[in-house]
Amino acid sequence: MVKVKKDQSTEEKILAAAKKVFVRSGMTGARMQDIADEAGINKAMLHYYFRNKEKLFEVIFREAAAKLFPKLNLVFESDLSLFEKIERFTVQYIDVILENPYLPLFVLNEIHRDPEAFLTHIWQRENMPRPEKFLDQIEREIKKGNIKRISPLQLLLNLISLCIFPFMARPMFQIHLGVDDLQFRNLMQQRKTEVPRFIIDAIRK
Amino acid sequence: MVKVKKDQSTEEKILAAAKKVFVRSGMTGARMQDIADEAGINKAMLHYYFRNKEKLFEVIFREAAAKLFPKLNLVFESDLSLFEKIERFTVQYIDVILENPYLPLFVLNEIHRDPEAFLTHIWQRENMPRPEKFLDQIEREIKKGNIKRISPLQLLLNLISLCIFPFMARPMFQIHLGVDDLQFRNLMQQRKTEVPRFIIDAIRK
DNA sequence: GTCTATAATTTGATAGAC
DNA sequence: GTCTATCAAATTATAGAC
Repeated sequence: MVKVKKDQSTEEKILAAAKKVFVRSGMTGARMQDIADEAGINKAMLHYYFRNKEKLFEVIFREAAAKLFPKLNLVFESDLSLFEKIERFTVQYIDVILENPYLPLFVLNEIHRDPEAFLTHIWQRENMPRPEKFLDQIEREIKKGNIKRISPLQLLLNLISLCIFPFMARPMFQIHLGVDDLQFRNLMQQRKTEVPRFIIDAIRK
Repeated sequence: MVKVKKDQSTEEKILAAAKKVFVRSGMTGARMQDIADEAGINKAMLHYYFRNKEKLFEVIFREAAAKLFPKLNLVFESDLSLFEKIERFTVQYIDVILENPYLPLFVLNEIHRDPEAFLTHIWQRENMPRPEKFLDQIEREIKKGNIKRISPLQLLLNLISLCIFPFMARPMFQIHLGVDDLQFRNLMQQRKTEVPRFIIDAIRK
């Protein structure tokens, strides 16, 4: 399947094709030939522009990992109230993933496959989640008696789980519950308000 | 790395080794040589017992997918109260996954990589989750006024997300929060009571 | 059933013409 | 920069002795 936008440079065509193929098939499952076909160019060009498969993969993976986290720190480290942070986090995260629904599974899978590579030359300090301020804020709200006692870490886990997991399990839902693409999107849109409500109901006194 | 239990038959040794290697590296990343090494036998034996890589993979994947779902229907279709079902589901699910922490990522990833194979010759009717009764029960409890209004499907999504996702994101938590293996296990043990409490607090009127 | 040796195939990578 | 043709390495699969 070849879809080429004529105004794209060759390098851009390669990157777009590589992203598509790597995200679908993973580093080990992706074939250089598939990427070349998808980009509508020759296989040799991939090596001309990116030297080898690993280098090309690193570019794609770094970009993917960066996209999965970046805006979150803006929310985590802002001066919003706890409830407002929960709401904004949910909306922003679900919106990001709606545009890249297969990114979470791809990224988590590649981290699992090769955690060393992730640590040594993929991960950037700036992108690392820094949830400390958020965790402290939860602790303070508990001490002030504004919300129920709960382990801040568990609450953070809950928040992230509720936002991301449905996207990773998408194929299963579509199979078992007969949910089509449009219905799935609607479900996720609905979650942007459902999840914060659910969490706040759970912790409010 | 070769660990061999002497009382295992060759076939059992192969299956145990294949499970380990496939779950770690995925279908495309796993090498027949790795599996042979892990089993402490010769590569040719793999083909003698299972003909080819694909057949061997299917056996492993089928078993893995079955393990990820089976007991759930016992809970879903039982006559317990809604709150009891939520509690039992959580405990049983987390216990199963604690013994096979990498199964969810493996299974969801392989389904995503090749959904056709999953549908055509992996999936068994008996293992399919049948959440209808559970969804109906939620609907009834809402109508009776026992719990808050919530989309039954969203509630089911929440329940499953809260149980499974932390295992899939495990490498990230370990990296970012400096959580070691023991601490992670303790967190998940804690979740067996935290998650039902969280959910029930969220939906109770 | 189990092994060694080897064939067959796939696939990443390069050489060299244009 | 781009292509065709080809190589080299990795990996699945089989043949055949024991």
